[in-house]
Amino acid sequence: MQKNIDRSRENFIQGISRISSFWGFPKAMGAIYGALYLSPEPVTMDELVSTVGISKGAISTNVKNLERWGMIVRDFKLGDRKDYLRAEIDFWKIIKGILKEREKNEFDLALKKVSESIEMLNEEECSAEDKKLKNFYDGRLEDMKQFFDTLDKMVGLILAFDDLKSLNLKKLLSKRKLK
Amino acid sequence: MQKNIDRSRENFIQGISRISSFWGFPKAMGAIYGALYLSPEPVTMDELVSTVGISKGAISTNVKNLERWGMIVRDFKLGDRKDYLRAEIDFWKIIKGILKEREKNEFDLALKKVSESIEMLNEEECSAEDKKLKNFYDGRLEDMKQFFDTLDKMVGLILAFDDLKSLNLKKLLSKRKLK
DNA sequence: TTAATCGTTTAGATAGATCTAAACGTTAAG
DNA sequence: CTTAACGTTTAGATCTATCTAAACGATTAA
Repeated sequence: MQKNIDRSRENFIQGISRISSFWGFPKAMGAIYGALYLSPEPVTMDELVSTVGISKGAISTNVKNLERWGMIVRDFKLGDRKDYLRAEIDFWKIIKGILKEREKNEFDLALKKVSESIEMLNEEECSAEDKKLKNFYDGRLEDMKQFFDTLDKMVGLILAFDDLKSLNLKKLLSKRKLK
Repeated sequence: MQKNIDRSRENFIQGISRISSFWGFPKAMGAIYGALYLSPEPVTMDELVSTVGISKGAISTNVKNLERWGMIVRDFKLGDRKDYLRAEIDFWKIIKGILKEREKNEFDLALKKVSESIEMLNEEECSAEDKKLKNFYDGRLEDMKQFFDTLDKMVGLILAFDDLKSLNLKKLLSKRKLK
């Protein structure tokens, strides 16, 4: 019969897999992170193959991606060709990294695309009949541009903190009343 | 030759489609929202078929989902069986709705899953040799639980604002220095 | 040199999500 | 009652992401 400690572990890994899938990542990616998160010692890829139950190739790919998101770290040992993997356990640090690399780029790109559309709109004179529509487009596009711009600034501001934990909204907001 | 106003429109819709895809939604969903966002008048589904270039069935499905996310609104007219669609243009409102329905549920679920794992861990006595590992699991699981808990509170706090625009982080933070 | 052990890459298989086309149920008009 | 105009649902096609299995290159050991 299975031990509680193992059931607990599997339940946890299943949960992480679900979250991973929800956020648009492969389930296996979550499972790998979960397995590493509950390992007292660094883990090799071959161990993950048997633990997580997917092929070596898939492990390799997912590990590489997890590394890119700053969710795991790869350690090396001299005279040992194995890679030793361990989970990054500072979640705020992970969020920060993701905001910086993944979302930030997308925000920038979105912002750029809208700005670009605005420019296109103004490149050339248009007929009188289009004037009204053009103004409408212009208003909506500017609205969205401003939204992305604000979002961008917010992210930038959040990133300015060395430690996200210090961004304690609750404490912050209890002190002031905003209109 | 194509007018600038149309090129601008297409460029914009393409951009929104990209964002949509990036966040794990269908491209078509973004395209539909983009088309509605740049329409001065409410739009019918049949119009979307020709504008966006996908089948009526796909329009129907995507429109329903957009509606669920609070990104578009469906209007009805008496004595007219057509549905009139328009974009929700208050982005903060949209974010709030998504946080409330989609993410909130996921956070709760994640939190619950971790708590559940912790309970499992403590259900029964374990052998002395497992004691150390159990304590390790317990520590990590509690860490994660606390993280989700904080996240949950943050979301709750954000939702407490009637208008997200009033949550002006920049202004807020400039007034105080946090340790 | 040969064999074994790594992580990575790739070709093809598989699965899941999304699309199309068509059938459907409903409502209003003729 | 019949027909037309809607939005919705569904069966099957298609497309994309991910997986497996196998080949690969590199490194160490024998």
